[in-house]
Amino acid sequence: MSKNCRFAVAVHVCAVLAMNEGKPATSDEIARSVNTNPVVVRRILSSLAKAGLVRSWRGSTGGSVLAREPADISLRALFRAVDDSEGPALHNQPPNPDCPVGAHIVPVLGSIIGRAEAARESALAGVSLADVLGQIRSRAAAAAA
Amino acid sequence: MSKNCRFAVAVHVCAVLAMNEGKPATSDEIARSVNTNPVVVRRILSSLAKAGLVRSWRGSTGGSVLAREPADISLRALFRAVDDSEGPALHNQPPNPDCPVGAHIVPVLGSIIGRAEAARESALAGVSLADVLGQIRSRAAAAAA
DNA sequence: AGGTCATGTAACCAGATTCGTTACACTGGA
DNA sequence: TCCAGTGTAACGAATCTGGTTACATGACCT
Repeated sequence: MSKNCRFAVAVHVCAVLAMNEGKPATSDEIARSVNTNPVVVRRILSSLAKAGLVRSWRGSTGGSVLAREPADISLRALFRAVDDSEGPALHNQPPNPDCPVGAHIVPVLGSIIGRAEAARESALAGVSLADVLGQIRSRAAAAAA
Repeated sequence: MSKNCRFAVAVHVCAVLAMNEGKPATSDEIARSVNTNPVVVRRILSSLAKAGLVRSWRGSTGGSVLAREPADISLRALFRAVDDSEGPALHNQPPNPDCPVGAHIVPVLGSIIGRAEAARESALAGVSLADVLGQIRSRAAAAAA
């Protein structure tokens, strides 16, 4: 249990919801596909709901569905919904202000890291959930042949 | 002590070495600028040395210097030297192969995440240690005025 | 030769974060 | 009313983080 796999789970969850085409899926069904605990799925769903990406209902006919079309959900939106601060961090102790480097490196590095994170998110912005579904479907078709 | 700040420390360390212009700097001097323990600095220096970015000497006149010109050291090289696997991870449990999503999502997501990481590293590749030094120097000059 | 200083690394610690699990309150429908 | 499902809190084990101590190794200097 080392690294953060919430993004992977979020994409997986949404892919399952998209496959369901409007029929509510329970956290238990989704958890079986992801191979994890239903509570883990519900935690992800809760984050996704706060971001307006899914809708859930309680009760015996409850479950979750996508709140938008798969083509209108970018992986960046999923990423932001579940991973609130990825990537390399800055100093956790402020550096020595008496050294010219220590006095000025933090804002410099901050902007560089910010641009790098933006580049990563742009790459994710170019991929939609519909794209992921398409790739999954074509792989499934290839495997069936 | 939450997130990984080795990259920030690595850039800071190299900036200090570059400021020293060939004169060996001891881990103790560098640690004072970074505001951390000398052993932490030596750990970073050890990774950087394995990547061929710095050279160190023992003994009473020992210390470390850059192995290349600052303009020839990209932040991507520093990043790769100290952060061997950043970013969002895939499933840590393999998903259910009986579900069409679970059966095919891993390679699909893997290639998407790979492209996103490549985009981030490309952004870092466009910045050299010399660029960082230039920004630090101009900020220092502005602060002195 | 001996002393001193600095590197290199192992070992250990506390704090934080991860996900999995249990537990339980709440809710909606049959 | 019962039941199936969500929502969330709480806890635990595994892992990773940087800080610290300790010590062997090596290089210079007198």
